[in-house]
Amino acid sequence: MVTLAEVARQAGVSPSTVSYVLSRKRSISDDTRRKVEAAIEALGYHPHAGARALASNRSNILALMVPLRSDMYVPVIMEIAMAVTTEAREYGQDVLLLTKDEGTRGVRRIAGSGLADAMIVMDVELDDDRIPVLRETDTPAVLIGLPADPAGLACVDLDFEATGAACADHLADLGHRDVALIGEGEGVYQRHTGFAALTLRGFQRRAAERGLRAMHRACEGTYESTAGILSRILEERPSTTAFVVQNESAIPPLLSLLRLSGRAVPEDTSVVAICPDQVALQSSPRLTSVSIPAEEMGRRAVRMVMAQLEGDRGESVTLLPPILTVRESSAPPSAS
Amino acid sequence: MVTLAEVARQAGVSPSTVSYVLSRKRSISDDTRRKVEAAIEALGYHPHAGARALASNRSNILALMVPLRSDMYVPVIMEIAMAVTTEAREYGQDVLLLTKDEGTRGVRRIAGSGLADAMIVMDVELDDDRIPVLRETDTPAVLIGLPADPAGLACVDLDFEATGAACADHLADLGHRDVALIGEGEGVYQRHTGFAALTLRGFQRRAAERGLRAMHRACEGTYESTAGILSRILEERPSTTAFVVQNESAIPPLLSLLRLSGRAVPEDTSVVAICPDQVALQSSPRLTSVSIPAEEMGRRAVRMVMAQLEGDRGESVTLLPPILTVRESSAPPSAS
DNA sequence: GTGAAAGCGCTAACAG
DNA sequence: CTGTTAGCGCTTTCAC
Repeated sequence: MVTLAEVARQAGVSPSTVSYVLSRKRSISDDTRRKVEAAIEALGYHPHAGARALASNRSNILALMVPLRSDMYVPVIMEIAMAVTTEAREYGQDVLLLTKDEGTRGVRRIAGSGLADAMIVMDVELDDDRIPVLRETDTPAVLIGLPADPAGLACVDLDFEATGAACADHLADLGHRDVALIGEGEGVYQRHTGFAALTLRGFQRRAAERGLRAMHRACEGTYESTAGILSRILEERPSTTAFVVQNESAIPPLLSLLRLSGRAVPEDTSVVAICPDQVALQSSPRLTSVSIPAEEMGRRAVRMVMAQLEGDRGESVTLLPPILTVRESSAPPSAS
Repeated sequence: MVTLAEVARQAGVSPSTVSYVLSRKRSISDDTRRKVEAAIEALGYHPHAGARALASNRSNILALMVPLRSDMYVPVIMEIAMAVTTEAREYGQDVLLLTKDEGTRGVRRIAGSGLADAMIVMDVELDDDRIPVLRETDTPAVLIGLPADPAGLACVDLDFEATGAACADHLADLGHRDVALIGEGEGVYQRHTGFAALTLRGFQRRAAERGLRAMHRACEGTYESTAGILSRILEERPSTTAFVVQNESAIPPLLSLLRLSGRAVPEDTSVVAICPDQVALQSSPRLTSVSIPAEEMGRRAVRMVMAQLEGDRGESVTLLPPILTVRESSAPPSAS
């Protein structure tokens, strides 16, 4: 372990000087700066994280709490986590991975130990028990997701209500009259995760406003459940000409089933997905979709949390506007 | 911030006593232990991570280096990461998330700063440039994956060569004669990631030994590429009656295409996948598969790294034996 | 523009 | 079984 003191000796300056060239908190002559930097380079010096945390009361670590096993689509979680990690490095911060199952104890542990300077919390439930703990703590925090009562907290999320509405609008614009939303699994609605319910509400309201007849069915995403739901929908309302899919796992089965039943997409049936762009682009045909801005949410969360570390009050709700991209899976309903 | 000193005062004992009840490094009378624990509880004390790291030279953090964007299947990466995190907590360790793109600089930074006690490295390439750095460092490390030269390092991985062989065996046992391996994308083979090449080798050798005619095609996993590869295989060798799929993304398209072309699985065509159990179980029909033991690898990696922190030499290669589970997608070839 | 020195909160000898 | 105390390596006044 090479220490700051050794660097100082090697450079022929005092320890505090070395500290200051590192922190840029006071001006240093070009000459000494160079000497110090040379010494750092030569010795391969890296400041001891613990010592720094102790003296400065800043760990330069952000805690990220992710779902251990959730109904959320795994690639989205991963993309958010990677975006958070990448963006955090831009601020010189590292990321500590916590699992949601540590729950409030995890939050208390982090806040109490100074292990992290701030927290980013994913997979937020409407009435999440971590929220009160976060509120009473003075550790800056940002939620990715929207709880029932966001008062006193900072949140980022896709505007799912607007997302549902955008899907209804697009299909109404194309001239569809009977549409169906294939949603997330039952569990997602029951666990009171906000996004699924919000999407549904936005979809139904806008559908009503636009004079569409809208159905909704929860879907677990397996081949079997998708098949069952599809056939039930088509039985109950054979005039259905368009589907909105929210559960990413249901996309491959749905496309496969439509093909099998001889319904061409988009000629006979339109499909609009709510999914990451990558999924929409990998499917065949490429899907018209509202993209889940996973990377954007991750980056924003970091920026928001860093702003709080700079003194920002940290009470804000950022809802990212949905972006619907028209691709090959949606078209006007066939004249038949 | 409540400190150990405050706890000591509240409990009417000396700071070191508090420290020792926490570390259990010397025996404490039941009476004092109770008083201390009560004080800790009452004050909501959590040891300061930085201070502890500085004084003990142990951060209680494990660094986990994950691929930022890889050709690896995302859910597998995620499952490993979650298993590592969960198992680490069993040892009182937290997990720091690093991205592979930090490369050797990342490794040096962590080793030099004492931020983590040890490293777990994923997405290892055959000739990974992080390996020499890991070797010269005295930071314990475990690779998840198998490099060309594992000398002096600890590694865990699925035994992919045996995996390829197991697939060939299963199909040979069923009586198939013409089989094809639908592999990973070109990039995976070119980046010199070991697992794809090993699987192929194991498959080809065993196929030859068992008198099978084996084909192999790389596959990007999109619907189009899968369609192209499938039709080329069936054109070049129409007698092909079984497929082994290594690229998880190719599974849904493959099943969909087989259905479309009227080939029933498993009556006309057998499919064996190399994928997490969950994927095999979600497909229809449920797939005969060799499971990717993501959780097992993550847990093992943690145990191995912890053993090194206890003094283990840390030179070992653990190859987990493949487990092939027969489900509904494989059967003897039709008599035709 | 630079140095000296006092902690930050904890661990681990050493002493009893 | 318990207490005293000297650091761990860094940041940050205070002083020049």
